[in-house]
Amino acid sequence: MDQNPYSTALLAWYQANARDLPWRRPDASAWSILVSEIMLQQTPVTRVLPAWEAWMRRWPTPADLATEPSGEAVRMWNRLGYPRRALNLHACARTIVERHEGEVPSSYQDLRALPGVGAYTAAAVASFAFGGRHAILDTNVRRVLARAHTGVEYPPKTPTKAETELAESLLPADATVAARWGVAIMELGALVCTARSPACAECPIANQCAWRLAGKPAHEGPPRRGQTYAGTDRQVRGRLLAVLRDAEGPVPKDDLDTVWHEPIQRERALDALVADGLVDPREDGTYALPG
DNA sequence: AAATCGTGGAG
DNA sequence: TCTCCAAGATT
Repeated sequence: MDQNPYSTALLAWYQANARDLPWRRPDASAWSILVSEIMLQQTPVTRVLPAWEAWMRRWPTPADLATEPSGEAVRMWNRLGYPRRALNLHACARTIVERHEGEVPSSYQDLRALPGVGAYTAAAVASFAFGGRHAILDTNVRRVLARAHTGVEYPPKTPTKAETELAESLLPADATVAARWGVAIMELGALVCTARSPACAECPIANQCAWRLAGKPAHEGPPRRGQTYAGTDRQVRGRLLAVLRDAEGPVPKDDLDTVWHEPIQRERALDALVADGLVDPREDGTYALPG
């Protein structure tokens, strides 16, 4: 039997309301699921969809990507954001070819060892692609658990041990059911129990939600710091990389200098990109995406 | 363990 | 306009 009281209602809700996302289809490969999970890190589904389609069309298997220079992955990544994820995916492909015979590993430990694959992504791939029994703890699930079980509007800034233990305690005993339960509660957070305006009227577990039963008390404590973006190194890095992405080949430094007026910050951002392996400084003083 | 790392859409 | 935030990971 299930360890939690709303499993049946949640699974029924999912069956009726789940989005038809391509990486959820029965014929989706483990590689395509891994690609989707990396792309979805901090990035909305609507923006991932076209990028995922294009990526999978070009590199249907890890081996297809592994033969490319990493810069091609960065270029293909386009404006998805956090371009180091493109590098991670490229490194994943090569590792999978070299150490796993070209097949995405199925165990949590092997997945967790891949670059850019943390606790959430390893659990997600192990569960969604291979039917493993793992607690899924992404931002959606954390929000649902915070409300339904803890009775607060938002979870802590960073995942805690308590959250992991709660998620694991709720996991259905059967692996197949657990895997379905994981996507279901995630989908609930994405579609109903949203951050801004939760649709409690449509929620299948509203009658058991501690936060709603408590009268939906507002978030306590300091407002969670808004990440001002304008003027940061991140913005400069973004502009620099955009020039290299949109260029056919190597770019003269003068072209990079036009993207930001402040030379100190500009150089710092460029150096950081080089250190991260996202930009290749060439002998002749030009810059390019890495080979 | 707090800071860093992009981008764009919604309210 | 401006703030928030979107399937996190890494150092």
